[in-house]
Amino acid sequence: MSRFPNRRVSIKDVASAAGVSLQTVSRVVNKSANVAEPTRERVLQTIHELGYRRNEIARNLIQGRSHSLGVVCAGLDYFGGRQINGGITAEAEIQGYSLLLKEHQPSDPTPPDTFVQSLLDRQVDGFLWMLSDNTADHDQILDTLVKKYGLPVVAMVNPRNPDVPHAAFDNFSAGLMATRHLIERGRRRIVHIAGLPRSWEAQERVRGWRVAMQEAGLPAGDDRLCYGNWGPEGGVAGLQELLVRHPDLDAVFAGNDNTALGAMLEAHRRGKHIPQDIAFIGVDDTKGAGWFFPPLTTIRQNRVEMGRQAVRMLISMIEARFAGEETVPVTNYVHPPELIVREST
Amino acid sequence: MSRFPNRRVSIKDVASAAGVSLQTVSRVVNKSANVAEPTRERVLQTIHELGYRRNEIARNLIQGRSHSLGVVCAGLDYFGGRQINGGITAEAEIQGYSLLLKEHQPSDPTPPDTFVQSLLDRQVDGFLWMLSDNTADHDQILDTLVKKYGLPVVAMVNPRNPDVPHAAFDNFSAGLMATRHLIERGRRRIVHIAGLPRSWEAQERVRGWRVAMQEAGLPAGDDRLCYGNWGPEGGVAGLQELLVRHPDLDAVFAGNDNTALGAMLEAHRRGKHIPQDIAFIGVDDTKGAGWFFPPLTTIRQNRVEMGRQAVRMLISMIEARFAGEETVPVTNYVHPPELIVREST
DNA sequence: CTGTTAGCGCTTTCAG
DNA sequence: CTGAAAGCGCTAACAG
Repeated sequence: MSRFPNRRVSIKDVASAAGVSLQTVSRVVNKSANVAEPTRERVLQTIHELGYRRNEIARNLIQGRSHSLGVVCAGLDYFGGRQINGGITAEAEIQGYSLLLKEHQPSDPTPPDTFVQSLLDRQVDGFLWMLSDNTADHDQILDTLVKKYGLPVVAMVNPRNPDVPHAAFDNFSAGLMATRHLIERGRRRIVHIAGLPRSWEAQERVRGWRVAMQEAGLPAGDDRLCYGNWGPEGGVAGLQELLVRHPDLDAVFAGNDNTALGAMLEAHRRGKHIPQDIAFIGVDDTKGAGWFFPPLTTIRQNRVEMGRQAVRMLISMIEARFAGEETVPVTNYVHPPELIVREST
Repeated sequence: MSRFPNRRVSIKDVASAAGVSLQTVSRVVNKSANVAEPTRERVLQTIHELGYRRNEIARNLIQGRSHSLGVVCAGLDYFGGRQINGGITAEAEIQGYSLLLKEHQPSDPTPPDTFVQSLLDRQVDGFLWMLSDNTADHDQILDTLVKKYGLPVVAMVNPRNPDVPHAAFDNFSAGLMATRHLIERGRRRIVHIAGLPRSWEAQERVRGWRVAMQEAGLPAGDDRLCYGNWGPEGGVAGLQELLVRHPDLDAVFAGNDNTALGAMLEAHRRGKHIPQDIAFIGVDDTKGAGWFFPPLTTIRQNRVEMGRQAVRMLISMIEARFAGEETVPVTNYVHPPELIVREST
């Protein structure tokens, strides 16, 4: 077998078969003007016959760009987590960009910089950053990417670095909306089981809860707050702890749907009726939440739309860069929360 | 701004800075033998100072291979679905391969061949095939890939094409195991709410259920079987229908955990006690299943391990190909089911 | 042990 | 409108 088992028909093959120069074929392929119609036809015919397709690698080399995006994400296996979604793949496809995927698992000691470098070696034109901000070196790596290399980056997480545009969820409003809903439903002793304490998203939701409680004149001290891990385990442990402190609590705002799932299980085990004894609300509207027992009221986070927006922002930055424009400030996209009322409240 | 905003330090820069030829730098970078130690040191030093990194695109071009894998998957958003996972990303990373991701959404009319071609244009060395077999042209595309192009492909789905090695779950044994567990628990009137009727995986699980029932001398006719859509909706509808046909059913084998989730919700709504009145078992062990109400007994499918195996198989095929070996038959990997007993049975 | 030459497949520039 | 030449960054083959 040849050393190049994957060799395909090249532009040269087409050129000689059609009796024209490489240049002409290139022009036809790239839909450049200056080609006589008969020539164009003939070349197109040859291309079709030979099944020619442009080698993107070769094109990348000479153009100094790859039409591909580096995606750095965390925890693909993480249930309901921050991950690559249909919005991202679909939008990239529409715009003619490919996706190079790297995953940084939370347990992985490899610094994320390794992934970034490896992506850079493959000449990605920009980065879609989906690592959560509590990863080691997070801020510094983003800084290097943006300041030193001047590369386009769009984050779908903590926009702590003001130089990095982001497409993110309005976590604060989500917390506000969830808590207000519980209050409107007549609940007064509302506790909050938050996500990971070091997470910006968790903190914002906590803040929303606090503000909503305060504006209603309800207590929202640290004794009514508990941190978990975004998983059901955290919900179980959180409700246990909060019931010790406040046996009379009448509603739980869970940091996300998974936390709510665990908390509801714990409530069932204690013979509490949902929502009569305790109401529950989550955040995310993960697939499945509508079939929890009881179906969970939640704040929907449309991650597909967010992904779509992020890709659009990133590509517009890339195109501007290659067009030689100065760095244009890109406006952030903040995704609004949406209340989905079901039977748990 | 230059036409090449992403230009980096090249091998040429290193060569002139270190006062050696391109070749010597290349040899150092590729850890080739024939380099004098002092020279090597000096080059390494220069590389470090200049922050040189090899341009993989250029390397790909001349080597005719890209050290990247094309991943064609279905429904990233699909809850608990067949998707790219930590096993895949981690194993590819370890072996020094990149992942180029394409998603074919079920609703997308674009033929999957488009994705395949686009991946080929980017010179992927092989394919990880995660499209379900009911996609249009599925078999034909795989055939072309393998027979015509002779490209390495590993499937994580329906191994209907014997030329395509696969890393798949033992769906039949899963059905057998689930049903036997229910029988051992003393259940006799066991119904099955399966997945999509056209899916091979669903059919295999159905077959497992049938065999287990028959070997126990229990009835397993079509009247005790119902097809869904792998989602909770299917579980709700399925249980409703089966309860009409068999009001005395005492156990449900759900095609997957999501189906079980929906079916359990419907059971709760009818005031049935789980597992006293009806026992439930699922397949998958999705994150969350352990916190359903009640926690779901299920057959675990370790997709991370399956992903890892698939990547290993694929890379070994690729390496063999580039080493000039004849196509070596790769042994399939069949992942064993694992029973996880919880409170729903 | 080291350097030179050629060329992967393509696009860009410049001549005709 | 078309072609020739140069070269993106790298590695393979061959000299020395």
